[in-house]
Amino acid sequence: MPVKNFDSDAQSCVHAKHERRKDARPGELLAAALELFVEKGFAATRVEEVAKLAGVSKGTLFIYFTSKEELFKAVVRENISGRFEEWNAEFENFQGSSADMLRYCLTAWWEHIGSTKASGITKLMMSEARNFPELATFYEHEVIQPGHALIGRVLQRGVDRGEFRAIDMKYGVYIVLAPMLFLAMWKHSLGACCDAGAQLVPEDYIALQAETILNGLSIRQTPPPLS
Amino acid sequence: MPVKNFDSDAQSCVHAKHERRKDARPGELLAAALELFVEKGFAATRVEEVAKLAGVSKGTLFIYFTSKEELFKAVVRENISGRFEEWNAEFENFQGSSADMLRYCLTAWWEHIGSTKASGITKLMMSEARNFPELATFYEHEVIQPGHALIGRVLQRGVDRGEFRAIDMKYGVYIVLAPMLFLAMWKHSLGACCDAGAQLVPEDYIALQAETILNGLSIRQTPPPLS
DNA sequence: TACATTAATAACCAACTAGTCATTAACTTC
DNA sequence: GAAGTTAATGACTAGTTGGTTATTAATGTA
Repeated sequence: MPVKNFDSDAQSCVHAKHERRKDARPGELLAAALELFVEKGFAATRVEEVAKLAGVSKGTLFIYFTSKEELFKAVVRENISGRFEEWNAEFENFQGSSADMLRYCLTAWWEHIGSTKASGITKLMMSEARNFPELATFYEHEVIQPGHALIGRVLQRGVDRGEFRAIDMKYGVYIVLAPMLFLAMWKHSLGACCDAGAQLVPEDYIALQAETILNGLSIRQTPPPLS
Repeated sequence: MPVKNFDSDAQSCVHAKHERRKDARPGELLAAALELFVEKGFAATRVEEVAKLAGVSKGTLFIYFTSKEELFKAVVRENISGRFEEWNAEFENFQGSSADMLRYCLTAWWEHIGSTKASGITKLMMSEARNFPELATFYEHEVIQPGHALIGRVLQRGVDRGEFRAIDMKYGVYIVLAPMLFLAMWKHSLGACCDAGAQLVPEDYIALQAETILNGLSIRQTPPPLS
């Protein structure tokens, strides 16, 4: 008589066939979906692959998510939670120069987002936004707008303190955003599959960008107006 | 007896069923493919749609292009890689300052690539590179390597003439590339479908980036070594 | 143990699509 | 104008995949 518990006959960490774990399934499916969506994109990921990675059958996935699109939305919602509150608090409490503050922003972004799977969502949104306008709108409100606001305040602080030159903040935020988001895109696309970016060291990339941006934002030979 | 010419019975500009136009087909198919690939992505675009937009049947498309991937490669060759020869020649003949040269590069890129459908290819490759490694390798050889080389020479010219500060060129090219490629990505993804980037004026974006980059590359308060 | 409930499965279906090929017909040549 | 050549067609194939559902079995309860 076979003992049924402890996965006695299966490979390590593989659960029994009909094991019922209603509470755990959604999270596991979400994690599997994030992994595969980031790696292969939305369209190219097969729902059966997601289910398999989560250790369930395809039918089970459709018990918890009514469609592949709903699964996608759930993944984005799950992973774009409100870290902005924490970051905004950090902004308020920062004491040093604005140059140091900007440097800190870039390295912290790399540590908490860029180097993690979360950066894949950036690529995911850029890739699929046009095919999912509803998600794009959601992402804009949840991520883009708070992100722009935060970066804008960092730069404005530098301008107000006489550390950065005055710039049109509508476009100024992209001075910081573009190099970082490009790095995230690159890491999850061409940098992941061909020689070009294979030997690109993100920390070195960010270091050069940071110094060039700070130099670019600095006040220099612009003569004061004659007024 | 019906007269067969002048498309007498068809809608305007629609050609007859079995009209034979061997010379014109490849170009028309390439144009249709660029249009749809940029709009919907490579995987999501159906070859039959491309054929239909070009006014031929699916079978005809496969007469001129052996596979969907070959069609894509031909689109890339047609729109990007073929132009490096011309650009390299422009580089050799440029007479002004390196700052003006870089400004010219950015505005010319916008005119000839960024503002045209060709910029969609950048987004296309970023989105689908991981799923089509052969295309990624092709793109790296045909576009990325020549592109990096050209930008690298522009920057090196500035360094050699004492106009730009010395930088590690491996990462330096991204100072120029990242903001431009991000703009291309943005334009064809989130910028195309939600408020966020709707009112973003590319010329203004580029103007601010250009001045910030040039300021960032300029030689400044770094004291000379003591040697 | 008997029974009810429902999580989980796997076979199944319908729709879709890259690529093929036998057929059709437009153009060329003599 | 007849015969040969080949551009063009569209029906077809073979393989794939999102989503469904009848069935199985794990769990709770009395």
